[in-house]
Formats: sequence, C-alpha cells, structure tokens
Amino acid sequence: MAADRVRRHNLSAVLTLVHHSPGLSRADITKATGLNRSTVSALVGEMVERELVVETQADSRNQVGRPSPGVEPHSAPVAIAINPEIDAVTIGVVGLRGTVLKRIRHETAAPPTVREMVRISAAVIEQLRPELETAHRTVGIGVAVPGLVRTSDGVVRLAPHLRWHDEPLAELLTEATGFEVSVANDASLGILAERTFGAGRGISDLIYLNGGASGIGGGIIAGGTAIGGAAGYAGEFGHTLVNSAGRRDAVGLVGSLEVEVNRAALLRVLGLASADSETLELALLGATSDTVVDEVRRQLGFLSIALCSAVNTLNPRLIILGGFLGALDAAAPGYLESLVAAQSIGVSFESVRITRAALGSDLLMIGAAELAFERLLADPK
Amino acid sequence: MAADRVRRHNLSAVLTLVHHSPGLSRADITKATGLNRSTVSALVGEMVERELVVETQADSRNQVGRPSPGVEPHSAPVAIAINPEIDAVTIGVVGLRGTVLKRIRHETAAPPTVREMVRISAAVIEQLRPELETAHRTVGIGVAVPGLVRTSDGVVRLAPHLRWHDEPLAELLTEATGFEVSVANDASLGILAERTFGAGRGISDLIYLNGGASGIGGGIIAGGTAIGGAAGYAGEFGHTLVNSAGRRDAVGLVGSLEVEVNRAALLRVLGLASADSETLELALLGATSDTVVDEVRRQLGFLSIALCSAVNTLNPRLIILGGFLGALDAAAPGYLESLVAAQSIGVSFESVRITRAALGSDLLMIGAAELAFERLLADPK
DNA sequence: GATGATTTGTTGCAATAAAAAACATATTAC
DNA sequence: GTAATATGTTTTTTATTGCAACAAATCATC
Repeated sequence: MAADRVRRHNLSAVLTLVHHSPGLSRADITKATGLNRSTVSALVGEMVERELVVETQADSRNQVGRPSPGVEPHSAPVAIAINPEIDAVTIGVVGLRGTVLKRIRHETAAPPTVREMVRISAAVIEQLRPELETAHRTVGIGVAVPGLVRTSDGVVRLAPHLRWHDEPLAELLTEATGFEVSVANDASLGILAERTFGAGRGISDLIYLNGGASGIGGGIIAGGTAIGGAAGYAGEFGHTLVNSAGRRDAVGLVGSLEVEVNRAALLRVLGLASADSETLELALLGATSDTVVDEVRRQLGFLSIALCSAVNTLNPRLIILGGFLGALDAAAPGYLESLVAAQSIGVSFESVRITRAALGSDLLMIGAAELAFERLLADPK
Repeated sequence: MAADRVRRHNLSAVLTLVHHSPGLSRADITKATGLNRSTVSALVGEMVERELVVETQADSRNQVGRPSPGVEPHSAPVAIAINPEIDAVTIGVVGLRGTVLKRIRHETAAPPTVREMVRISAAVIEQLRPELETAHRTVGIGVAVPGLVRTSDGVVRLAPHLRWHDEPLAELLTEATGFEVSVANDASLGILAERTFGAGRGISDLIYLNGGASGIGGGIIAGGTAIGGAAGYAGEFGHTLVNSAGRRDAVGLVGSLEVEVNRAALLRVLGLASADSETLELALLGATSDTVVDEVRRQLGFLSIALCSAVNTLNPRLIILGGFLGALDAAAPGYLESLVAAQSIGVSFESVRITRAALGSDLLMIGAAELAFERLLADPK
C-alpha cells in the first residue's frame, strides 16, 4: 500500500536531514520537513529502534519551553570507501555524517590492475570484518575511480593513469566481498562530499574542479542534485578548449584546459621533481621569481576561460577548486576572480563565488561512502 | 493530512503523463505509474470532474479483454504564451498536450519597451477574455524573453536586443492582466518544448542550442529536469570560447561562439540582405560556391568546439539544434557530427546524437505555455 | 453464435499512516 | 512559586491507498 511509500519517503527525508546536519532537535526537524510533531516523533522513534539514529541530551539553549532532544546519526551504519590510485589503494570505513572511522592505505609498486585492487580490498575488508560485523552494520561499498565510469553498472570505461579499460569493477568487487558496490568518478564524488560536508554545504548550484597529478576532473551539482549525464561521464571540465593555439593533450584535443593548466608545469618552474600538495602549495606561496609568478598567472588566465564557459552555461552560485587548483588560486589571491568577473556575462557572474575545497585528504573517502549511503538514505527500511 | 500530499502527487503524475502522452488508456496509466487500478480510476474520475481530462471511446486494438478507455487532456485548461521580439509581440493561447489554439502576432515599428509589451499583451488578452472565460479556464501566463531572466521573480535582467534592463516584467504583467505570470529565457523554454513534444521526447539528458538573429542561446535538461542555475541564467552557450584569436563580441568576450558562428556572416556570403529561416535554409542548401561552402564548414568547425565542451561537461544523450544552426548542419550533413566525434572523449561521444529541432514556429508558444502549465501539473487541485 | 478466456473497470473493505487535538512536561520569565 | 511558552506524547479522526471480489466487454474457439 502507498502509505508504505510515504513512510519510506518521510524516513528518508528525516534520515538525510540528520545525516547532513547532525544535532538538529526534533523541533528543528519538524520545521524543516513540514511534518507534524507527532509524525516526527514516530519517525525518529522508528529509526532509534532500527539503530539509525540516537537521541542526545537536550542542549540547553536558554530558550523558553520544553527542551527538544537532539537527533544524531547512530554509529552503527557504516560504508566502505575505496579509492584506487596510481601508487596505492586506500580503503576506509566511514560512518554517517561523514565521519572517517578508519583509513588504510595499501601502497603498490605499480598502478594496480583491477584484479589486484579487488584482491587488496577484499583482503583488507576480510581483516576488518569482525569489527564491521559486531560494532557496525555495513551498508555497502563505494569506489572513487580516477576515470570515466559507467555508473549504471559500475564498469570503468577508461582510467588512463591506472591503465584500466572496460573493467567490470562493481561485479568483481561484489563477487569478492559480498557487499553491494557502487562506482563513480572521483571528482563527481569529491563534489558530493564538498556539497554535503564541505565548502558547498546547503548550496544547490555549484561546480567543482579538481586538479590532480594527471589532469583536471570535476563535478556538477545543479538544482541540488548531482549531474551525472546520460552515462555518468559528466564533469570532464579538463577537456574544455581554452587556447586554440595550444598543444595537443593525451586525448588528441588541442589547447584543452588540462594542457595549459597542470601540475607538472608548476613543478617545473619551481624546480621540484615531485611534491605532495602541501609542499607544492608552500613552494608556490613562497615563490617570488618572475618565472613562477608568470606561470601562475598564465595558468590562472587559462583556468578563468574554462570557468567562464562553465559559469555562462551553468550559472552556479559557487565554484570549488580542489587539488593544485586551490593552491594556484591561493598563490595569487583575487586574481582569478577578477579575470572571471571580466569575462563572464555580468549578471551571471554577480552571484558566483570562488572558493577552495574544505575537506582535505578525507574528501574521497567521504564522497565514496556517500555514494554507498545513498541507498540507505533513499530507503531507510 | 499527508494523504493529501500523496493525492496531489499522484494526480500530478497522472496529469503530467496524460499531458505528455495523450491517448494512453487507463490500463497504460496503471502500468506507467505503478498505482493500483482502483486508484487510477479514482484519480482519473476526479480529474474528469475537475475538467482536466476527458475519457475517449475505447480504441479497439484487437486485443483480448475489456477495452480500456483512452484518457486525454480536457480542452478547457489553457495557458497564455507571450513572446516579445525585436519587431513584434506574439501572444498565443495554448491548451494541454501542446496544442496552440490561437496565435496573434502584433507587429511593432521598433523594439517594444516593456510597458508597450505589457500594454499590447493586456489589450489582446482583454479581447480574448470572453472566449477565455467561457470555453476555457486560464491557468496563467508564460513569457519567453530573448535575454537573461531572473526566474525567481520574473525580472528581465538584460535583453540587449529589446534594450531591456532590469525590468520587473512579471509584476507589471500580473498587475495589468490579473493572471499569474512566469518568465524565462526563450531558449530554456525552447528546450522544454522540444523535450516534451519535439525531438527530445522521453530523453532525460539533452542540450539545445538555438541560433537566432542576434546570438546563440540554449538550454539544458539533465536527469529529466531543466537546469536553470542559481538565478535562471544557465544555458548561455553563445559565450563559450571557441577561438582564442577571434574578435570581441558585444559583451567584450574574445572568440566566443556567437562571434564565429552567426547568421549575419551566412547572409553575407550568400549575398542576402535579410531572410527568414526558410529562405536562409534553401539558399544554404542550394549554394555551391566555394565561399559559401567554406563559410559553412568554418562555422560548423567552431560550433563543434563548443559542442565538444558541452558534451564533455554534460554528457548528454542528445543535442538539438534550433534556428539557423539546424540549417547550418543540414547544409553539410554528417560533417558536424564527425567533427564532434573526433574531438570528444570517445566514450562520452558514443552515446550522443545530434538532431534538428522538430517543433517549428510554435516552439516558443508551447514552451512558454509549458512554463505556465507547470503550476497546474505540479498541483492539479 | 454460444461459451470460455482474458483483460480491465467498479465497488466494498481493511490497513496504514499522518494530522489534529488534548494532555503532559520541562524550561524561562517575572 | 506561578504564568507563559515550547515541545514531547497519546488518542482520535480522517484520507487514501491496495486488495479482493465481482461485473463488463472484448477475442478465440468450436
């Protein structure tokens, strides 16, 4: 019967609210959902019984009236997050509200093959299993892959840096672990995490561009929902044309954003062989030589062109820069914003802000977990 | 009580279905919505009473079993569509299922001011009022404006060709007519119409680019819903960079799509002073001179660059070309598609098709009406 | 052309859950 | 200490859905 569907919908709404904004009082939930006091009471009650949420002591807010207890996510439900990279496979256990409970980085000598990744993941999960089964309830696995992923069936169509091509990742991982598996592009999951727990909290139209070692990926949230596109490949801002006179990139495109704006060129002018994010950023902030300043400005110039196209087509309220793009912007404060302002349609620009990613190294763990939690949040029963 | 909300939702689902696909039988509706036979019966019954739908004779489909009557939109509910242009104001009366019942084009000597447009519209509506009040029930007014519109309050921020700037159109029109008014960008409404009744029927990820006399606008549908952006300005593909060495456009952008791909340049190589869409297309199709062929290919080349950026960022299943862009593509069949294929990320391109707009001159009437109908469809009570 | 099979509309009934109302409780304000 | 206020709790009411049994209208078959 349909009352059932209504219930599910309401449970989903309340659990999602608690997940996104833990600590809201029952009274707050009543206001936010528009449901009746008694209904919220019943919904929260049911979820307490199901070990999805817990009620905390009423916080005394110095306010007239009976205190309303806070509602927070229960610690039991967890998701497993996996992120294969060029030199490691990171596996995490993440609770609701985006709490990373555990993170295990398994380094590999060479880029892992899919089968290696699955083997490593299964082994780590096997090791964690006692804990997962006693203290927690695992809702599934989310995988963040640096490449193009067909989200419908979790097939990695192309992940050049891992040298993966049409790999049925979800299927293999389900087989090896028994858990439900969802797979998506890493940048799409990055924006999911930033939207829910980071710089994009509560904003419903935003874009995210992430600068990685090997290229620029991104994600789009429009009207409050993640835009995946027809197959899940949306968000590849790295291939936007920014310079008709530029060089060809790996895919054969001329003057794409990735060709003009990249980490390698920054490392070159800084005279560094390799560097992690922090070192690169410190080097950029400390640099005074003209070549470095010029290169930073050159890259920001090209970045601004891609951002303008995105602003004009998507009219976001917020642009989040992750990876080395955040460092690049920080190295010349205000410069990028002024360029974008100068080149966008005035009215489209007036409402947009540019900011850095707020979630640090946990970003992909949280994003991948969010993907796995989506099922639970959509249907808490 | 919430059952009320459920009812509303179900009524909305059924009415939307009937609006999009008139003539479905009640049995079809049952299958499409997943609701129970008896529920659909009650819902349709209520909407028949409210004069929202009518039941037609069962079509004999040579099928075993009791025939199921067809359900079609009632002719009573209508929306008023208004489209101000540089040389005219067009006002239409449009029924559900996208039927344009009446279209009145009121020509103006000069681009109408907002107040003129409101005056003309109010006068025409006054004239139509007897008919609207007896035979029909008017749900509201939708306006398609060639410019940037803040959809939240119906303020036209900027419509350069009409020379409008920050005009409170919705407010003025409501005051003058008494109807509820919604305003949006013309291209955004074009895609709405094409998605619902034209080339994009049933497709949930598509983009639309419209080539007009004065520029290129567009719209985006992602995940089945129209992407408006933070303020409603999304879809301005015309300002995408396609040529770093290009000229400046009216807004001051260098080498934007609008600068390189435009109607005026086509008319110039064709030796035409002015032309309507049909004349332009015939001239293009009939032309054999190298200058024309070269110009067509040049423009298609730049168009392909903008399309690639859009494909890579939005991963649509369909690209619809309207206005002179459709004619341009028709003048060199297959050329544009091959260019886009060559420059996009392979997997992103494989699922995309390029096609022409299917709705002709009624496009904006239907789109604007669709905007006005949205309220009714969302809540048929 | 009558009978059965099949599909679908119709009607009555049971189950569900949400909202409203009445009541209870815990806090602040005075 | 009492009133005011806000919020949790319990009970009652109500709306709507889904199910089941039945009715109706068609096709297929002999």
